[in-house]
Amino acid sequence: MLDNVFSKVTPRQSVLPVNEWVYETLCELIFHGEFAPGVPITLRGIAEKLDVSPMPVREAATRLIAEGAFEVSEKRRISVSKMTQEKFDELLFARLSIEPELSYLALRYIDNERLNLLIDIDKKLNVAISTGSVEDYTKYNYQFHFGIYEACPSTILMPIVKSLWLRFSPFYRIVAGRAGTQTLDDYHESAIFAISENDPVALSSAIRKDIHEGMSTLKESIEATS
Amino acid sequence: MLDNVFSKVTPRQSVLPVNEWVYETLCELIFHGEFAPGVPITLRGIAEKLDVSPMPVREAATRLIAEGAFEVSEKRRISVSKMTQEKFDELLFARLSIEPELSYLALRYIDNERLNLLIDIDKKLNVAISTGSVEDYTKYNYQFHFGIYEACPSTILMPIVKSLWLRFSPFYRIVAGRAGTQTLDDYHESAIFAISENDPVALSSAIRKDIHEGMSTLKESIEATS
DNA sequence: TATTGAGATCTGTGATCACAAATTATATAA
DNA sequence: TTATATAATTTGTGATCACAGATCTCAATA
Repeated sequence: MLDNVFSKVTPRQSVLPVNEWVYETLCELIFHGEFAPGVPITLRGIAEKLDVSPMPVREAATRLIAEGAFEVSEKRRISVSKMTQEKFDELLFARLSIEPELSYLALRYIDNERLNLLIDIDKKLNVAISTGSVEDYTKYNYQFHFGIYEACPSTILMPIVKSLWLRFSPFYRIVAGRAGTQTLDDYHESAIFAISENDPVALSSAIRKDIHEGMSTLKESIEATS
Repeated sequence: MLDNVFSKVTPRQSVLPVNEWVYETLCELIFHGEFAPGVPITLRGIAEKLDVSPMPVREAATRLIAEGAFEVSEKRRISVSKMTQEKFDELLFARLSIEPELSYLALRYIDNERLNLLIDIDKKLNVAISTGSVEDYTKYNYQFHFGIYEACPSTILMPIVKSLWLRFSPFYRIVAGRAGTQTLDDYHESAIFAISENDPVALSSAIRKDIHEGMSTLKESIEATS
């Protein structure tokens, strides 16, 4: 974990409970691959970095463990979950089972404003790929997918999908550090076109292909990290 | 919540952390429908009933909230999650997406010992249905399904399925209290036959039909409870 | 009887302390 | 230098206290 990782966290809104803010902050750090899988994390360490007491960190960590983002070793050490081939296959299956359907359900809630937002995000994403910025790539790829999903008022599928993303996102950094961002390709334009055409079948198909594409990039580099 | 609910909890194994024991105990109580959805639960109340300090109850509750079994109202009151039509549809979709596949994957790990165990559970289940025991029905129905699933060494799909069951199980009691257990039918015999024939496609098909059957029984009674 | 409002109580959240187990650091011996 | 034993520190877990906001109680009022 880099020392300056915590310098860019967004300040806490006073209306938000501390544990909630810690949770969301840790989620962002995980999504951006700031924690190396398997490297121990300490409650007091996080608390000190975020300038809060250990208590809300404990609650946030308990949540993240329940969601599979963190794992606890046999000696009670906490870390971002490592990846295995078996986990990867299950993640891919779960993503393919849920996310295309979720995008299908979400389409009718996507208005023009959101469509333009997605177009804007995709532009930034392409810039990130061409400039080789892994950090921006993971950020905007997340924003693109969840920009679609979150349009749907889902209370079951959305949290599940988020928990899936929490588990594989840390590995984009590792993969990109090895292969760069040049190999990253996506079906976002197909998705955007499907949305503009109001075609839910085409949208879910684009999402399905995008998942296949993105995960196959990850798949090749799993063995080395586990 | 009945006062004597906590009288039948299994004593804590000294090797198990307290919070873990509390979590598992609460899971069992939820699965058996001992908590009425929407009725407030208090951390100190649970702690007192289980004769532990509030701290491990807090951690267990945090986990259950993360898994969707508990929900927190806008006034910060904790209760077993209520059901809505939207949630039900998402649950059904998620179950159909994952459980048949999980049973498919599990089949190759099911040996004769486990098969006999499943046969034994199904017998008890049929007794429970004919005698009208909702408590035994929910218990053995859970044991049957997870007796299959848990054979598969899954670390992603299994926790997801468990979280799905935590959300709809509380409603079996309500439904059965209205319609009795006589209307409950299942495809467990088909599943058992498929296992004995080592036919994964037939097994996943039986599980799929069983989910449809069980959930359609629940579906009719959702509106009244939300 | 019905309504109101002030006081008491209860609730989740956060802070802090205690403790055993694990880890790390340090010193001693070969 | 290397290996080993021991002391110091750090870790997650659990207990306890503090506190603000929500909830409840119940007498006073109309």
